[in-house]
Amino acid sequence: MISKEHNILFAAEKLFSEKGFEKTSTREISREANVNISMISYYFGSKENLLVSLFDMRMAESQSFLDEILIRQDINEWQKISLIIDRYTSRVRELKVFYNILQTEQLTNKNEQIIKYLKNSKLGYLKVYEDLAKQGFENKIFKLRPNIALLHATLIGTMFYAMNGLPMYKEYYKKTASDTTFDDNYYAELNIHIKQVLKNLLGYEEN
Amino acid sequence: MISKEHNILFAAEKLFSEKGFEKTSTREISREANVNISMISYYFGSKENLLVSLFDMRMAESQSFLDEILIRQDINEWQKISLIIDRYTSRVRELKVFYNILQTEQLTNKNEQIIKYLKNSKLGYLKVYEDLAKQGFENKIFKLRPNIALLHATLIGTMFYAMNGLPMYKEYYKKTASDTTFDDNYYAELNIHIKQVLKNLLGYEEN
Amino acid sequence: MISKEHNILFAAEKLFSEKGFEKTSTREISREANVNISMISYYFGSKENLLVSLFDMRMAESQSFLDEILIRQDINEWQKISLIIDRYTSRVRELKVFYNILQTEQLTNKNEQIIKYLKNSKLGYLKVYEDLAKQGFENKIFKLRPNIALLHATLIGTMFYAMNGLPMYKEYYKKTASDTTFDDNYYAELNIHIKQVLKNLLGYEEN
Amino acid sequence: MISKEHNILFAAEKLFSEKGFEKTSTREISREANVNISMISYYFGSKENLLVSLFDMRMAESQSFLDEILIRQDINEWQKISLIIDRYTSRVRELKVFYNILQTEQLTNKNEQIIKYLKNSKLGYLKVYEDLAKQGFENKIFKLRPNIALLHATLIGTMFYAMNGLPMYKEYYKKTASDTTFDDNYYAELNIHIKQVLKNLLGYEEN
DNA sequence: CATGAATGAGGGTTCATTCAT
DNA sequence: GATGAATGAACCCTCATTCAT
Repeated sequence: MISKEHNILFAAEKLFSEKGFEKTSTREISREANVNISMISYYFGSKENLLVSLFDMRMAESQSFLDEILIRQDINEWQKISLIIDRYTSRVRELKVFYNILQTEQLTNKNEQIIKYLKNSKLGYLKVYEDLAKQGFENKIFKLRPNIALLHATLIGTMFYAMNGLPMYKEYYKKTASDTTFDDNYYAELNIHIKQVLKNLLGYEEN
Repeated sequence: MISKEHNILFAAEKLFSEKGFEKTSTREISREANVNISMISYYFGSKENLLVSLFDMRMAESQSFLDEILIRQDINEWQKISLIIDRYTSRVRELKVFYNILQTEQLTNKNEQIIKYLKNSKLGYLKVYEDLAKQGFENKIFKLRPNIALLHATLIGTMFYAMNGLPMYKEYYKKTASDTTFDDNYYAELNIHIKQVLKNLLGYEEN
Repeated sequence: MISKEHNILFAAEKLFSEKGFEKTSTREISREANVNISMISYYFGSKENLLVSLFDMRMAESQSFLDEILIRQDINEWQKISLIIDRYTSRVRELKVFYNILQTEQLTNKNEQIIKYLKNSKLGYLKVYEDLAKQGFENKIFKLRPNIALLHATLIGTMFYAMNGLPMYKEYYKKTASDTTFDDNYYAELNIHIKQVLKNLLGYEEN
Repeated sequence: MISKEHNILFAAEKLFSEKGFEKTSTREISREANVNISMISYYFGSKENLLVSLFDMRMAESQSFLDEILIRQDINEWQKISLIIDRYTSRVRELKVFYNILQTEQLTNKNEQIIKYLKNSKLGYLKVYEDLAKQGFENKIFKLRPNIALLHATLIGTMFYAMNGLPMYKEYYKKTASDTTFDDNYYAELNIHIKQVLKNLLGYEEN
């Protein structure tokens, strides 16, 4: 049996994503999670802190996967970048709901803890790209040395914007929301697209 | 003297951008706009409709500029795309406050009217890119025929993500918030970056 | 027609006296005052501030009466003290409900504004007694120079304790709560008693 | 090791005195007493009953001391009254915290048990004073037969009002809260003052 | 046409207490 | 006997909106 604490967390994630943090009431969360309303304060202290706890959980999950890739000796810099994109794409797709919240918070939230998470996450990625781009350039794999901040903006921006646009896209092509084959193709194309853009920016040419 | 109606509209735009739609109360708007609180319902019917009115105003402003560019006969397809990017970049920078709201609404809002605006806007751009890409390809200016939806995602996604990231970026480089020279350079670099990415995607080569 | 603002104030005074500030809910006040619950925040900002507003009103009322007595030239120091006791006794009896709140707040409240009121009120009385005692002594009306703080403690303490004890006293003598003749006698005796105690302390002898 | 039951009782006494009964939550009490929150209901049944238990303890302590004085044959009526004042003053000072609660409850509480305690206590004192005043008058020690209820009001009222006023008094004279020498003098003066007032009321003259 | 007093619903949170373990 | 997770009621307050003037 899943604990009440987790029920609340998942119910909140769902509702925050659907309606936004402010529009979601603690009463709705408690209803969705099938717990008494006062359990939210009991476990998390406040609605605000429930959001932070959600970030705690999700950000902790994604903590390690960068390092795992970086330490590998069996693949070159481009393969590492390629792997990061693969992992990030699938993670974003899998946790669409959470990343929707993350984007909203990035735009409006003033919560210190969350800002810290977002900042650390971003700086972590920038550092990784910086190192890989530099090494790849030194190893003659990459011919160009692009602005890393803008490269990152393009990578993340494309992914998020494409993800957000999918429902409208499906509606436009009259696909049902549950058509996962369409989604599979869409994300596959997106993945290839992003890699192509990055290849161009880094001056990487497949042999 | 600017009308009370406009005062409310501009006050709302500012506050919605700073705090989000939900967190902004009609009381605050009325205070910021120096009008009585009931004026909001009086002029706009509801807080919800005030947001729609804001979109009415801003979207109407940006309606025409695409057409102006498209009908020009003196420039080629790349130059047209280049011009669109220039205009859009400067508009987004100028109306940062509004586009912050737009992004948030894109993520959470269920307001039909606003969804319609966003959809129309997006489809309009897609149509334009589609036509320009096709013509450019036929005219041998572009060598490639990329997925337009993803090209647009990259264009808009990069621009928004880069725009949102600017404050953090400035903080990182210990620049003051009012340092507009830094901003000028940043947006200039962004502009070049986006154009480079599009050149690559379209297979455009400067002679 | 009495204003809603005043209705709330009087309802609050009654309930705070009967049940204490904490035990009185804003719902009860609104019910007693026949106004919507949100009017309390509307007019007074908060429940806390409603209490302060009550003190504002009552303390403002009692501001002046000391001065009126002091400036009189037609009566001597003892007569002035005697008059102060008369006025204060009748005021405390009349505003029994408010002075009940005042005593409670004196014991527990941490509200700055109220503490300030109580302090100022007390210091005002001490100053008056000090001056009258000194002048009366110089004018050979009083033979003794007692500790003024303790004299005040006896005066106020006796009055409040006697006032608080009246219901139990009446119950003990099997009087109905509405028997005002009993009250009249009680307060008359109390008045004489207090004056006698003060005469003794000041060394005043009626000729 | 002191029992958890006592820990709760003492923690409650402290907090009730500082913040009032209503403003003190069971959570705070449990935290202060270092016990689980449910222990309060477990041991005392309810928060209300915890207060009653506190009165049980403190009132039981003060039960006997009156009798001890009364049965003494070696001292006269005035000396007995004098002794009662001494004992009561030192007890009130020692249990300042409890007597603060007692005063507050006297003003607001509707708890039957507590009302009974207060009534019994008061009637006990009145009976004692009545007897001593009568005997002393018959024995020609006292020349006057004052209203005993008002005499008691003056005695208790002065003591409580003076006690409550001490912190403000010290602040006024810029003494630190921990200056016990000041307190010693203050209570000594208070003791003498009360005795003087009673001497006057009873018509007692030291030989 | 414009106002501001007034509304009722709902917000997040805290409360004393209970009950399965 | 002792625990702490869990409860539901009630708390004060703010909200967007209305309506008599």
